[in-house]
Amino acid sequence: MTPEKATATAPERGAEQAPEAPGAALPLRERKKLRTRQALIDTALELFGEHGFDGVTLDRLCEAVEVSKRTFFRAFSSKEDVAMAPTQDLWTTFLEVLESRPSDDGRLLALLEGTLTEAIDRMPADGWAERALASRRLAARTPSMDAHGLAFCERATREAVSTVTRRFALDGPEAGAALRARLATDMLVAAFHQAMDGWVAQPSGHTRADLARRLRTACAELPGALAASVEPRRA
Amino acid sequence: MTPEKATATAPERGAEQAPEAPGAALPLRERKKLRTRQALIDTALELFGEHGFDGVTLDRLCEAVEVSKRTFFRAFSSKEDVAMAPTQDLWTTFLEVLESRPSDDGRLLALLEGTLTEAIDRMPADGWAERALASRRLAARTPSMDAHGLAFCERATREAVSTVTRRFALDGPEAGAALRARLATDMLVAAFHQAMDGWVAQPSGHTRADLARRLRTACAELPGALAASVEPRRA
DNA sequence: CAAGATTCTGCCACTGAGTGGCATAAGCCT
DNA sequence: AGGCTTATGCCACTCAGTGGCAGAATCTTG
Repeated sequence: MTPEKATATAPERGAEQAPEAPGAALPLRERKKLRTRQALIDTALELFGEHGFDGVTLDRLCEAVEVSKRTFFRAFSSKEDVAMAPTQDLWTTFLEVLESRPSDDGRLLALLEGTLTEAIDRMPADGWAERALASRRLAARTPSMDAHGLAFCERATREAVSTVTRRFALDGPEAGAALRARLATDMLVAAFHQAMDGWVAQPSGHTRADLARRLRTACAELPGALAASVEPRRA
Repeated sequence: MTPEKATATAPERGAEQAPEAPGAALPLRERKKLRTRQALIDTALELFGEHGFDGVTLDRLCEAVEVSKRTFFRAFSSKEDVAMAPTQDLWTTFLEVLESRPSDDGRLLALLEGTLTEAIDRMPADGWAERALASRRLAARTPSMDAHGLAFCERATREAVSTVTRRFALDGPEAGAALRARLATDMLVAAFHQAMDGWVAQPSGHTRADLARRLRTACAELPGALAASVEPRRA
């Protein structure tokens, strides 16, 4: 029994789970675990936002949630981890969607962009955007959080490439196929980061739909970025 | 007096420094510092390679180099830092070259690729390739090192974009110019990572020229990656 | 070359992240 | 309801990283 993938234990109990309330029909134990997890995330983002990431010790956070430090580390792998949870959820969902997506033909980047758009759409409507915003704002001024986020992104990228090459065949010479798949995924990630940066910087209107719109814009700029020319600036 | 940029203190003493021996004519104090720094890097890569990153404590490393832990942290900002020094040197040089490069017209990505190629060429001929290889092999099996490397890359990317937009004007609509510059730089970084991965994986012949060649190959695949099409694989 | 001003180094004590072990309590399965 | 499984709390521990201070090494100036 692997308690890691909480959602993966649900299928056993038939099709009673509503799409809008994931984990509503889980065993009590799992629900409690998820509740503590969510409480840790919310409280962490609140405290970190107020006193800064380094200004809050784990002891203080655990005391606020009334949980032992040992329990914290069973839910999260590091202090950075809890603060990056919103982004991690997004990429995890991205991989799930990519795995179960109907097999279209077409441009790989369009496929990836569509997959990420749907993942954004699947994020919980209540509060994900706010949590993601708080998390990213915090990461912008906390190097270790930024590093942690990039590392997770990297792992997700690797898995995505693995899934793509397993499920799809790329056109062109077989030799560079894996290389192209990887580069294309990196392009999506780069576009997403740009979208996120702009989204975080805007003063208001932080909705998921708006983030998806920015992702489309950034992806549309990719060909222009590849071909862009420069000329010396006359100062 | 800022002792951070060791090479920046040299210009005061005229043009006596040979291009092949950087820092050969520095004050004794600086030379000693550089020697300790290099000893720490070499010993660290050796010990980490043998016992793994987590298998070597800083106390052990410092004992081996006969230096106090306090001194270690004056030379490096973290345990990961010392092991990622070769990559850091490369990106630092990349930024220097980018800053002082003659203002060509042409494609931005070609400019960036040329700049990175020259930075690779400027790496010390004695041992850089070996150190870089050891460092990357280590990073591949040490998540915290990987994260640290990515974070440094990210900072370098930001600085590169800043330099590019300051020194050059991009064609196309002004609105998305910064966006395109950033995306183009990210593409270079993605290509470089691919080049590095392939270079590290090859069984022998780890020369700087070979790395540069792989960078060219990866960059050449970028348009293909952008346009690549997929079709479902019939299993 | 000597003496004074700088700056680096080593030592010590300390905070805080992260881990392992074990007793206990809570949820789970007949 | 009673045994089984699994999460939790508590304790002690290791190790990365920091601040302070005394002393040594290097640089500078007369």
